Amino acid sequence: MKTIEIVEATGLDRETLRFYESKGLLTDIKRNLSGHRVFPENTVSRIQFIQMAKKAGFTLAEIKQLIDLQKNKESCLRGRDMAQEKRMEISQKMKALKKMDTVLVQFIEECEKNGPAGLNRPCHFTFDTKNV
Amino acid sequence: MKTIEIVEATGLDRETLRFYESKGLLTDIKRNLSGHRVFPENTVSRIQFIQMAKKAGFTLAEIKQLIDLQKNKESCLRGRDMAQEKRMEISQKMKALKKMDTVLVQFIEECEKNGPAGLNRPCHFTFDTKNV
DNA sequence: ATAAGCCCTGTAGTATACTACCGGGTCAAG
DNA sequence: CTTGACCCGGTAGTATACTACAGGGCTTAT
Repeated sequence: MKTIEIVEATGLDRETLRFYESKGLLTDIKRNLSGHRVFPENTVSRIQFIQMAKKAGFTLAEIKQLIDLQKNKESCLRGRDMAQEKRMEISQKMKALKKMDTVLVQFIEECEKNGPAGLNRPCHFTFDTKNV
Repeated sequence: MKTIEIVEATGLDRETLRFYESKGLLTDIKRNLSGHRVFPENTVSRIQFIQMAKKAGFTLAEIKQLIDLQKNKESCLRGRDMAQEKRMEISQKMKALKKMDTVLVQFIEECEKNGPAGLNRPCHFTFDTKNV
């Protein structure tokens, strides 16, 4: 696949694509006779994985660690252990998200306490951990 | 409260505390006669809120927006709308985390497929969105 | 064959979130 | 009254993740 095809399929910027290549997140990129990039077929789903992992709060370095697992450089044992660590991180992030949601729900309840008219008045709410 | 008390109670670095002050995340900080900072009592729980929100993937600018809601500058209406937007972002982040977890579970299953002996062999797994 | 549109490498700039250092002032125990 | 721990403001440096050129090369339709 050519650069423009990847760009159109993923919405990623051309420069970002090059940046990801330089960081080792996109692999097995060949060149045609004029030096233009030729991407393997799995590039689109690879990029979708990267975008998902980023949304989940993982850094590019962490994502690269996962991608590198498939390159036969690490044993399955170490890979599994890393995956288990990542799963624990995920459950920590989930907890933080749930707490944040609780605070926001309380804030919204406080806002709507006095009915529709109360919404035009200033907020009286403190964002701190007492509301978790 | 003095700087060192906040540092000891939260685990935050002294420089980071100053940085958060400069970004407007910590408010109502007074000074004693010698110019040393005197923090209000709610500072510790404020910082805990910031740490939680950061873990949940929010930027300092976004956290400041939430904190500013309580300063009577915004109406409750706009505050509530912003809180509802944040809640939607949270559910998006949750979805991404769940997808990531699914991929990791499949990876671990693949690793353990051949029993304990299989763990010493290289991984054969592709991190992409086909595994969601 | 020429112009538009795509591609190349390399370097530099931006935003976020710290982190470190400097030269000096303050405070509290011995 | 000194010494070590703490504090001040200001500036500069780091890491992450892009984003934007500059200066040139290829490609394809007219």
